[in-house]
This record gives sequence, C-alpha cells and structure tokens, in this order.
Amino acid sequence: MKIIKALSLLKEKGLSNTGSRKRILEALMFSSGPLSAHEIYQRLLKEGVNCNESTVYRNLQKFLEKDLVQSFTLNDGVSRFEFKKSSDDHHHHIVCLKCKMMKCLDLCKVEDYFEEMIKKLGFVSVSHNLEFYGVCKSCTNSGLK
Amino acid sequence: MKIIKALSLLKEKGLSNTGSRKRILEALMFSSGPLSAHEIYQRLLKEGVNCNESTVYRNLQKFLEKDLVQSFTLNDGVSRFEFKKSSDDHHHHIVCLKCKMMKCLDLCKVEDYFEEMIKKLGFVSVSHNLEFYGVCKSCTNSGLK
DNA sequence: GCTTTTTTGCAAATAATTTGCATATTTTTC
DNA sequence: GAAAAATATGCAAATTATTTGCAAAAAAGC
Ligand SMILES: [Mn+2]
Ligand SMILES: [Mn+2]
Ligand SMILES: [Zn+2]
Ligand SMILES: [Zn+2]
Repeated sequence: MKIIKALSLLKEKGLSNTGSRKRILEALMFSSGPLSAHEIYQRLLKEGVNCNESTVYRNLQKFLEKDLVQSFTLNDGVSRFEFKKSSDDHHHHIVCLKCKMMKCLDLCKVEDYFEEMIKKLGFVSVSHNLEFYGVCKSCTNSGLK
Repeated sequence: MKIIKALSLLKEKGLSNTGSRKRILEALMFSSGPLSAHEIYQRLLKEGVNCNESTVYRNLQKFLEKDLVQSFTLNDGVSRFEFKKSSDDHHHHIVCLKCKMMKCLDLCKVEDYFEEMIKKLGFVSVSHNLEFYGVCKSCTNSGLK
C-alpha cells in the first residue's frame, strides 16, 4: 500500500505548491469524514496556519476541477468536501439528524436502478447526489434533544 | 378522480385561510414541477397577488410541517418545493446542468438497497435525498453554452 | 362585535459563498 | 540565480438564500 503525499498529488495535477494549498489538501486527506470549507478553515487556524477562508474556498474549487475531492450539499445548505482515495471512489453518507455524525456508505448502485428511466428521458453524462438522514444509535439511546 | 381544492386542504390541516397562503399552495398544486421560494413569489407577483417573500418562506415551512409538500435542495444551494399528491408520494428528479429543466423520476427503491447497510449502522427513521444531474436531450443537440 | 390567536409586511440580521483588486508568492525563462 | 510572467492570497465588499423581531393587519373563536 503506497502512501501518497499531498505534495506529489499537487504536482501530478499541475497545481502550484503553496503552503495553504498543501495544508488544505492534507486536512482533507487525513480527515475521517467530509469537511465543510469552514471546518477546514478552523482546523488550519488551530494548527496555527495562516490562511484566509476565501483561500480555502478557492482551493476547494481547484481540487474539484482536478478531481482530487468530491463534494455534496446537505440539507443545511452547507457543502462538504471529501478526499477521493481513487478516481472511481463513489459512495454516499448517512447523517444523524440530531448529532450530525456522518457515516460513509460503501457501494453505490443507484444509477443502475434509475439508468433505464433516465436513458428513456434522453439525459446523458448523468451523476447524482444522494444523502440519507436518520437518527444514529447513540442519539436514539440518549434521547438527545 | 376527485379534485382537491387548496381551501379544503388548508382546513383539513388546521391552517388558517389567508389569501397569500391559499395562493402559495395553489401555485404549488398547479405547477408542473418543483418550485423555489423565489419562483413562487414571482408567480404571485405576476398574478398581481400582493405577497411578501418572507410570507412565502413562512408558509412553505408550515406546508412542510403539515406534510403538504416535500422539499429538496439542489447543488445550487436553493431549496425547491413540490406539492405532495398523496402522503406516500415519494420520487426524485433529474436536472439538466445546462438549461435547469427538471424531470420527475417515478418509483424509488433506493432505501431497499441501502437498507441493510444502514440497519447495520444502527440508524433509524431514515429518509433520503437524491438528485440526478445530467444534460438533457435538447441541450445535447443544441450544444448550448 | 370583541377578544385572542395567527399571519403579514418590512427592514434588518445571518450565513455561505463569491468577487475585485492590490500585494505576495510561485513558476518559468534566460 | 535574477528578472519576468503566471498564479495565489488577503482583505473587504458584494451576493444570495433564508430567517427573524416587531408592530400592524387579518382571521378565528365566541
Ligand atoms: Mn465518505
Ligand atoms: Mn417531482
Ligand atoms: Zn451513488
Ligand atoms: Zn427515494
């Protein structure tokens, strides 16, 4: 198992190497789950990295263009970003409506089931966004909020 | 086939009958597809109905609570609302990335496929949000934008 | 009709994201 | 390695969707 470093990824994608950019990418690479722009910004702050929030947004855009990350928007209106371990890494999440905890769901055959329907409508280059919402085990038990 | 009127729906749900409220609900009932708060507001304006945009938002909230409408958020960050023809009306949409045209997709067995996975994680009261994005037939042909 | 409850309009607040522009940093060129 | 060219950053302001406080208006209950 090869460990890919942020720096070589940036080079590979033709992105210039700046301190902020590398730190933003690393935050995503080492995160255990999706992060919002603001969450990334706050992590950098905590680490003492001087980085503007606009810079976070601009870099996330770049990462999306270069297919380094995937993004999705939850029903709270906030976009989350997640490092793509491989170019065909495609999966979804389930979010706890109470504590906001999020779990990744492996595998996704969603398009297979809608494929025919969509084909009939004549759409091409189809992608999708799917999120599940529910109440997680610990919130169910604790009777939180 | 019974025609249900906005007014009787409001009464049924215990919502007071105001001009704006009735018009907002009707806009949704008679629309051929999902509408954003702003789109509803603009339709009312065009019809010469005096109604504030905050009022639209507040009524949409009420309709959601009373299960008269369903809502979902597209990746443009805007929520759309759609009248529920029945309480178990559950379906999704595909949106053209170029012209924003939207089609309803009937049937949804998404939860069946993720059910086991989600059950294992211990989540309950699970719902989901699913949108497809693609390029529609006429945009593919016209080579728009 | 009078009282109570709910809704509305309006203006201001909130919050996520984007943008213009001057400055700073990185990359490329020589 | 220094200068020129390309790119990225910080900062403040703009944008946009949505929410909120509050006083006035309308609807519901009696
Ligand atoms: Mn994930
Ligand atoms: Mn629909
Ligand atoms: Zn999927
Ligand atoms: Zn579904």
